[in-house]
Amino acid sequence: MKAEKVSELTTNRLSVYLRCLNLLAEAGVKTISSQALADQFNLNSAQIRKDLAYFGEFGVRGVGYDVDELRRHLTKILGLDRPHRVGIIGAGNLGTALANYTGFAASNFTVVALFDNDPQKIGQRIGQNQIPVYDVRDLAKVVREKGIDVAVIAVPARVAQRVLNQVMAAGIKAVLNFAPVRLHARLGVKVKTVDLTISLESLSYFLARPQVTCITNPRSILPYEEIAQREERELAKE
Amino acid sequence: MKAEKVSELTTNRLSVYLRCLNLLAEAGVKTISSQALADQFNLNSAQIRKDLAYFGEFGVRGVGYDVDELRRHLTKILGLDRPHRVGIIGAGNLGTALANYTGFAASNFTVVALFDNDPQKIGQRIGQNQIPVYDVRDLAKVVREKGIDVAVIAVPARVAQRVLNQVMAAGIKAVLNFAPVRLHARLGVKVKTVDLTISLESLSYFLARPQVTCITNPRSILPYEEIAQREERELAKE
DNA sequence: CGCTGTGAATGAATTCACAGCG
DNA sequence: CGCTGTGAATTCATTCACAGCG
Repeated sequence: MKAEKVSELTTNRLSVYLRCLNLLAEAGVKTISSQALADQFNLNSAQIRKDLAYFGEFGVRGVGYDVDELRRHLTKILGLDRPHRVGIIGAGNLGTALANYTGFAASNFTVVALFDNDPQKIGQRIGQNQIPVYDVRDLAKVVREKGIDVAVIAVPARVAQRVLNQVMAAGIKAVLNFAPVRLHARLGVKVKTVDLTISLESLSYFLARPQVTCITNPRSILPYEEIAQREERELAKE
Repeated sequence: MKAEKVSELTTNRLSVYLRCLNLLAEAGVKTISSQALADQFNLNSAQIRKDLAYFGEFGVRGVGYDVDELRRHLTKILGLDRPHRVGIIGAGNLGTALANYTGFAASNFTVVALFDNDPQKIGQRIGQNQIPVYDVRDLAKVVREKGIDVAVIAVPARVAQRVLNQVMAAGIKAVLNFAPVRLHARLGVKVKTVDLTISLESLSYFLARPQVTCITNPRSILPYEEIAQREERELAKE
């Protein structure tokens, strides 16, 4: 496990592979080759092998990969074997929706606090998990007390950089940002931005083109009929 | 405007440029060079020029770009001059949060309908805009009646492909997907996935590294002190 | 002169193709 | 034999550097 200069594109794909392996494990598959994995999930087998090879030699020549073993390896590599505690800054629509979002748990993330500057909201508890809302001025203190190591920024774009500065001052090293701005982070702090504006405008651009058969991913086209049929069969099963 | 084989990375950046220009216009700036734009927003001037050049010659040599004119051009290129009507499938936490999300409006998107299969929810109206919730079985009909041209998928991963198939059958060509799955779309249908799981796991990976100074974007590091100072000045102003 | 627009050069990511192991 | 792991080839994206225009 040398982990020197692994591209983020590679690590993002590791998440995808892990997800696929989880589906396979659920389906009772014990062993899979990179080729079979690629076929089944529209990936590229050489890329799978290369991505995995950055972190070790997990396969058996002539056989493939042990599904459970590879799952364990990827879980470890992605750090999903250790729990993370999340604080969400901004208890508006998005912030509260994220506080209720159940998808965090599968990756071993727990939302433990919300922060806001609205006196109406501070002191309340939100959602079925009754997550408390704190004053954003107490950020550093609550971060320390609750052992928060990941921040989610769900505030308006105008104030996002200011909030990030506070978050960094509180010693947090990993941030998920939903505000549509380019934030400037200090070295050693990772900010991942989910920019809905760009996503939407990208769709708008596509719709504005007079059908130039704008192809994002060539692989996602050819086998459609086949996929549709597989889909039909699955539906029929239930 | 030849728009042949423009990469999605390029069109995504057009959104960023437009956002920057809007800030400049607000600040009363009339004209800007690619160099000044790059300096101010941590971009690359050659890339700005190249990206724009795919769509025309908007600049004046020796001067730069007219801010308002370039804004109009980008708005047109991105199709933001025409309104889009959005239907959200899945009236759970995420779906309702998105229905209330005000950020859509700036890009000329309006949410006009929610869809669900829960009888409890069907027939209700949600949020301050009182957006109605329809039976997902009436998708095609409502899409036709309301002129919906963009779908948002906010349902569990398990059923996302099935929902996409229905969405495609209803004739929708642009889809924003929040379910953490790789969806298979027919040719001519654009699916943009916002995968929170991958984003989170990417943060987890970063935290798991024993500080190898994992650098995503080298530009975002060097000028931090300078940026922090600028930030201080702005805060002082208010 | 100062800028844009753009070929040419570099760099990064993906895919090919095969040696070599189980 | 069938697979992995990996150099080599290719494709794609970014950056450089400058001719040429206003």
